[in-house]
Amino acid sequence: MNGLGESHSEQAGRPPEARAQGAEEAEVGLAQQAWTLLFELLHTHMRNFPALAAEFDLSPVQAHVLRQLGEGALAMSTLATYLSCDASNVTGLVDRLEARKLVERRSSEQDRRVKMLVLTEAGAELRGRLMARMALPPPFIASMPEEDLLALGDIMRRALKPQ
Amino acid sequence: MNGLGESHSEQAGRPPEARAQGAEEAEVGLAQQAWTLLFELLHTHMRNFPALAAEFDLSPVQAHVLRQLGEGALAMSTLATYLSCDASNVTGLVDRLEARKLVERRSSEQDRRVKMLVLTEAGAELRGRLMARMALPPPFIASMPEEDLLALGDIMRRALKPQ
DNA sequence: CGTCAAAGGTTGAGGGTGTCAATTGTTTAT
DNA sequence: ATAAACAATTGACACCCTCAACCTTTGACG
Repeated sequence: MNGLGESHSEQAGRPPEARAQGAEEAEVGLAQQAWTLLFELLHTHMRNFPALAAEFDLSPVQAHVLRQLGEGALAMSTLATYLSCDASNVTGLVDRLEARKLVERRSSEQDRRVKMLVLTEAGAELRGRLMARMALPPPFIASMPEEDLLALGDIMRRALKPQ
Repeated sequence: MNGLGESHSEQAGRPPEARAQGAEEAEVGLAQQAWTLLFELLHTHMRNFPALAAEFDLSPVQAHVLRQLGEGALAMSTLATYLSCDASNVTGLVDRLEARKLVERRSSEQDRRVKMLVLTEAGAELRGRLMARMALPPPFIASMPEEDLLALGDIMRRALKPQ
């Protein structure tokens, strides 16, 4: 349907594990294959993230910000790092969220340069609903057989552990 | 590290498959767990897609457009559907790509309302390099053991097949 | 055949997202 | 005490995105 995932998955199928000596090269192929498939699915799904955010009258980025503002307060520069964007961008972002009373700036005691971000009552409540909504698995996950779900969960946990 | 994935994976671990009668409810839990982990990893990785696109002097969306313009020509409205955005947005998008001689509008013979998009020589060349770059698996994939890669590939292929 | 609704694409207004360069205020090192 | 580094902001500029309005072409129907 798109060009890359198709041709690869059709033509290559799965490299025969018969020749086990070239483990290095085979691994690269496997990784690329798995990654291309994952990427495909991911991009397909991420396409409706804006719509999901819109359910809460949020832009995608605003949803992302609320997501990061989990527990404690966060410095604006820290948020910029998390979003991997310029600090000047965060200013406007927070301006709009603060205008909607979802977030508060409060100056830090220790360092009067930094401003800490905290969720308001309304912000925390909205974040709760947002997170619950995001946790709803999309169809391609929801319709997986149980064993695949278990395997997928295990693999992902392993991938998260070291890094 | 983020709030959701952590608490769930730590506290719940994995629901015991001992009580097998409540298969419905258990499945929901598993799906949500796997999805949350996947979502975590995904969003973490997608964060540097803009940087990847920038390696080719493209915005993220422009990269996405080039990606869709794989083989044949595409009507603008079709592209809008693929991008799940408004048609008027595509106009500007294509304007900028056309200004850079990566894409051409050409009126359809059958229906003079529609304009078909085709890659120029330069556009196809750039797309080739872009696709190759995108296929490079990120660290969290590249460092997976072979068996996980195989399992992941199989699961993803199954997930893509029906839908 | 003439009319009219529907579809493809464009335009203009308006707002969010993002970068860079320059500025202000604060901290830290020398 | 002075200079360098840092946090946040501002202004200029470009891109992404939606909506409503518009124009042209098409296809259907009386």
